[in-house]
Amino acid sequence: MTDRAAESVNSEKSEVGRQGILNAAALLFRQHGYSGVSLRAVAQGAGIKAGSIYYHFASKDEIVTEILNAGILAVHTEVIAAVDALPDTAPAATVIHAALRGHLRSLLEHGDYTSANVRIFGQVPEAVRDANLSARRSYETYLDGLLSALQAEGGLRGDIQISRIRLMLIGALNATLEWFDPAKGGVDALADDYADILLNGLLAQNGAR
Amino acid sequence: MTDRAAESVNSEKSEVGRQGILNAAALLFRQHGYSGVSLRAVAQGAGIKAGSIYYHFASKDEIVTEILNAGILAVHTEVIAAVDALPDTAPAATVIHAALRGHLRSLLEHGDYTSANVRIFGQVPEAVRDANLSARRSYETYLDGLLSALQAEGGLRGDIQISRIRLMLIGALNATLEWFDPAKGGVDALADDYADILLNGLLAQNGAR
DNA sequence: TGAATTACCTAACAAATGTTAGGTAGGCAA
DNA sequence: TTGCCTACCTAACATTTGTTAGGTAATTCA
Repeated sequence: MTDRAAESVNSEKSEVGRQGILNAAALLFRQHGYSGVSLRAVAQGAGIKAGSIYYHFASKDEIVTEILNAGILAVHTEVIAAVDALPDTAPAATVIHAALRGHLRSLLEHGDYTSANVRIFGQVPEAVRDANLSARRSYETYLDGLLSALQAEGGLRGDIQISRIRLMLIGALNATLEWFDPAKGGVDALADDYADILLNGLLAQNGAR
Repeated sequence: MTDRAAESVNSEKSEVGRQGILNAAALLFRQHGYSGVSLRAVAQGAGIKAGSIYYHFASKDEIVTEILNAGILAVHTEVIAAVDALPDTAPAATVIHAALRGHLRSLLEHGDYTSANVRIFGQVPEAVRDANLSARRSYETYLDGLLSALQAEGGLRGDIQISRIRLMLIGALNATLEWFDPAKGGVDALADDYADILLNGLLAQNGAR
């Protein structure tokens, strides 16, 4: 690594602290994966020395655990806010669209923590993964509730399992992380297309936008 | 690591060879990511000692490169076979369904190489990634050709970019790797659902299966 | 028979890893 | 002033990493 890309992130105050370490770590984890990031790299990114990390954290896994949980909490919160901003009378298509856009915004715009979660969850030691399961389940349960309410109202098809719809939805959204380039078109336009396809399908005979 | 899970994979012949190393490495990479797998672990998985790997390969990256290319080639080949087995008169929905099922089968059934590719492509050194780009582009070009032919026939909607459809499709399919459990329902049933949703959408007013 | 080749092994190397022990400068309270 | 606390630093540790050099047993070929 000719790592010129890891200068101090902190400048405002001379104090880096817990949050400075987490911010630097989240950015690096998202880029290089779990085993690909050393604590020395995290320290350099935060603007401190490696040993100093242990003043704030007991281990690398403690850092990762905190980042994973913050990542899920961030999407969950943003999606709830997006959905709650709608009137109760909003049709299924509108609700799905809003939720989906909230998820994508959290992932692709304000999202080192969320994107780090998506990227490294599968590579992390089992104990760390387990510590993230509760937050994940909470978000999944929320989405399932949303989807089944829409299904009960008659807005969504009833012939496909809710959990399968949710898995497909989250999977398709998270996968955008691998190729999305904010310079080549906005997140909201992406959300429009994804909602359109997922709601109306790809066949020509179904309604266009 | 209390690694009990890494016994010799080879039993037939007393020769491990290039292929034995690749097989063991693909399995491990898919499970633990790129930096998460040491050459000593690969060697143990293959049933040889670490130093012996260098008789067949010049570096870890050479192994990874070969696995990545084999992974793309495997899906590409399987999807082509699935589509070519259809009559020329097959409607768009049938073609998409077959391609999608082929991709999922390669990923979830015969697929240590393909799934290793999906899992570690984003974590690998840039030089290794570059060495895989040509194979990737070839598969992408094939899919784009397929989709635009269907669009030209009037089977698929024309108001959404082909590349966006392809990215969404591949993304949604590859994401199944993270949660799919072959013990809990077959790959083909999964393919049916995914094709159904992608073609007809989730809204109640669109046609059911 | 003997020479060469193949497919492995052993043992070591420098570098990088997570982690720990002990030190230090600055701020705050008494 | 003294003493404590906070937020860092330095220097080292044991282990693991990719990689290399040199050796060996079995097979193939002349």
